[in-house]
Amino acid sequence: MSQFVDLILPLPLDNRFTYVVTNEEAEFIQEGMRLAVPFGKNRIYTGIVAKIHGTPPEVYEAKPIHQIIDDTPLLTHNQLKFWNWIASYYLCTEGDVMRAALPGAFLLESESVVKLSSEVKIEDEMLTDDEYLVTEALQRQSSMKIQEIEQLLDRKKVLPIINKLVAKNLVELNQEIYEQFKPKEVRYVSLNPMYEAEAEMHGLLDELSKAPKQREALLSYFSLTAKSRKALKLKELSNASGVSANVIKGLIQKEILIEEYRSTDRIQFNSEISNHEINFSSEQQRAFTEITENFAEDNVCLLHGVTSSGKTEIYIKLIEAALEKDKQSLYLLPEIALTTQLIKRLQDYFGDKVLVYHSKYSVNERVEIYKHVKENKDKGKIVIGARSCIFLPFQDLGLIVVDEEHEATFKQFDPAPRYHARDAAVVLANIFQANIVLGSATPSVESYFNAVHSKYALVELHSRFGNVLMPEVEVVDIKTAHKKKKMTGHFSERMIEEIESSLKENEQVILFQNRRGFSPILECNTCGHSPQCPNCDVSLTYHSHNNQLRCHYCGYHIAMQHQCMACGSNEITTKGFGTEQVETELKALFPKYSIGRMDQDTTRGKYAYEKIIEAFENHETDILIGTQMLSKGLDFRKVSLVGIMNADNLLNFPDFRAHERSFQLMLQVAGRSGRTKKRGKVLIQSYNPHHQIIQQVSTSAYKEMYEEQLEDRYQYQYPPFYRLVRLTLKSRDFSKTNEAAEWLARALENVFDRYVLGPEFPPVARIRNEYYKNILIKIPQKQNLGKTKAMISRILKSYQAIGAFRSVRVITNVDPQ
DNA sequence: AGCACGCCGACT
DNA sequence: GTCGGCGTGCTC
Repeated sequence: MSQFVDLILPLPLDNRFTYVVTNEEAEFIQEGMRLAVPFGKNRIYTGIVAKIHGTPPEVYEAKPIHQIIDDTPLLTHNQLKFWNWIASYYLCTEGDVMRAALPGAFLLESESVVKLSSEVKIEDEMLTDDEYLVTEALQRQSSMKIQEIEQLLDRKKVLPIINKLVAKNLVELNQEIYEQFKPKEVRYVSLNPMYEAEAEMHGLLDELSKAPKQREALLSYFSLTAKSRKALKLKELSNASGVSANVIKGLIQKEILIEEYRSTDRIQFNSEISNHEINFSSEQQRAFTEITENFAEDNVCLLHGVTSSGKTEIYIKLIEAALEKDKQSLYLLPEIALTTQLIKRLQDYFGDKVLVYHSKYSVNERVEIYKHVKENKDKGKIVIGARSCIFLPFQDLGLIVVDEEHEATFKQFDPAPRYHARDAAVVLANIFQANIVLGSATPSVESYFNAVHSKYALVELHSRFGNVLMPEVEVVDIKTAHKKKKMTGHFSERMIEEIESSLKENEQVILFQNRRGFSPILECNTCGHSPQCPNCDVSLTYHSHNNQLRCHYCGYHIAMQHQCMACGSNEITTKGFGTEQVETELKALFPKYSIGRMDQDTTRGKYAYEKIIEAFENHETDILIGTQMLSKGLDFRKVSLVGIMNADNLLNFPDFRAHERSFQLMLQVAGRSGRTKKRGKVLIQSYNPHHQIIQQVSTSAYKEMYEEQLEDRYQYQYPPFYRLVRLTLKSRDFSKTNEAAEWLARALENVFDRYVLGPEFPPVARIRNEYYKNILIKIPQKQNLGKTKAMISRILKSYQAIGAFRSVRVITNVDPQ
């Protein structure tokens, strides 16, 4: 009797795939292990064992596996459960989840490799030119990848040629699998034990009198190892002695020193703990107690605390409590790059128990963190990172903190799985029976709704830490200011006054300008034409630093034009303004002060963020101009003024969440002002100073905003009253996209009737020469979610069965942002 | 997704 | 003729 395994493969395919294993293999294999299996004609993939059973498949012959990769399961049972939930809730395949969840290095894939056959001699005259080139190249480099041969021959389809060579028995075609993870090795040196005795040592030094450098190195070695008597890192020795690695190599060759390689941990911090005692204010203490009480009843907690009310201290204490029970903690953040201050704080408090995990780390670093968490090591008891952290192999998770819970970046947009890390974290906590707290100064309408309706517990912090006052908010009407000619460029008179007075007091200023969509575009004054991207339905935007016109979607760029491309007129102006413009104008207004800018263009390098932030922290810059990046987690002491250059472009976004977002963003930005004793000031420039959202920002009226937005959501049938599923169709063929979208919408309407909206073109209907169309499905609360999704899947399946629409891809987005 | 297979237009 | 484009079907 053979056994069978059902595998999840990292592909967007609905099914699991069944393979046969021998009884011995079956005994060894466990759920959650990786197997390498042949798939398709000649390809090998990594699959995850989801099930082991004895039922042979009915309609096909199962293939045997290629090899077992793991000794112990890579995935826990809880992870597989979690994957399954994500796949079914977000309407994607388990394979999609697998790709997102595992660090790339865990997914071995095969590559075809071509080698010369060992026995046969090559008779040139039998070969075509291409065949000759391949065999000749193989005599030089023994093996080649398919891609290399494509390059060599400068052809796209190379396989027929190789197949002919294989048929002639001249070459072999093999599949090679690469294990991508390599432990990092460090060279150590130690003294040959032969010389350890005192007398030998002196003899040795005498011997080396003719090689002063080597002698020097050896003396350094003795002094460095005098205490520890351990092997020394080669690098350490060379640094300390000031001698080059070559000199040490000489000592190794003389067998005076012995070298060895040791694999080390890539992730190393100093484990210094500078345990700054946390002293709660009475309000923090109350909130902490409330949370703990709610945790005891297994409630999800929403912590609503105004900016700088001291939420972080509460999180730290909660983590500490989890740590005391020896449980793992997960601290989720919207964007890791912006939170060096927070990470440093946690590391100061918990030392090397804290590990940071995010996509900017190399595959190897990620594998190491994955292993630490899986083995429930002390190092990594606390993991801090962005959304993908929810996929780490926790063993005994006790606490999840979702900081800045309202942030849209928690939702994965592309590729599938399009999950919301906050919502998925709630499910994850449930799987582990762990506690979870969602925190924000401006909770999302959805979460607050859940709290108000007792699905979550609500805990509030009303005052800022140290009783710092909320900043004073002033709204400047730039419409009137324009009429009265009281504007200098984009700066109102009031804004200039306030900046001036802050700078005079030797305080700092932050200016906020929303980015995308309002980057400057070129426009012809004569005919109104503005240069468009040839591949996308957008205008090109102007970037002054390289004097280019650029497309934000596909990266297409051309040199700046000085004549209209349509009518040839020389009268061209730039419309709209971005951070760059603000900077230019500001430099003209305040030439004596130093100005920093933080946006996509200036934060490209690896440490670019840190440099800009550090310069501002050290007061090397007086004014910092930036985009949304500025709204998060940064704590600057000497900022007394925050200016929002134009509130309207936030508010006018065509999205049902635009108002909520504007409120959150403006309040977060405002929170950067006056974090110490002195009361800060916020200046908002707007064409609509009486807009309700701006009014609500100026009085920090969160609840009022919530009530009003909720009313709108009810009126227009949006979350939290209705759930949304958005289907996006795309293809290179415009009319096919339309036809397919029509068909799909009709099929959905048959079942969901008036709850299907569209198909509609999105604001940008063509990107990279692909046409887009959206269909929105609204799901009322009373309608069964599982059944609805099953029905959507069924309709999508019948859609995919239609040959004519096969070239139109459908992207499914559950709970779109 | 990746890959083969088959059909079709465009070139050496 | 053959190369490369693309539509179609299939993968345990």
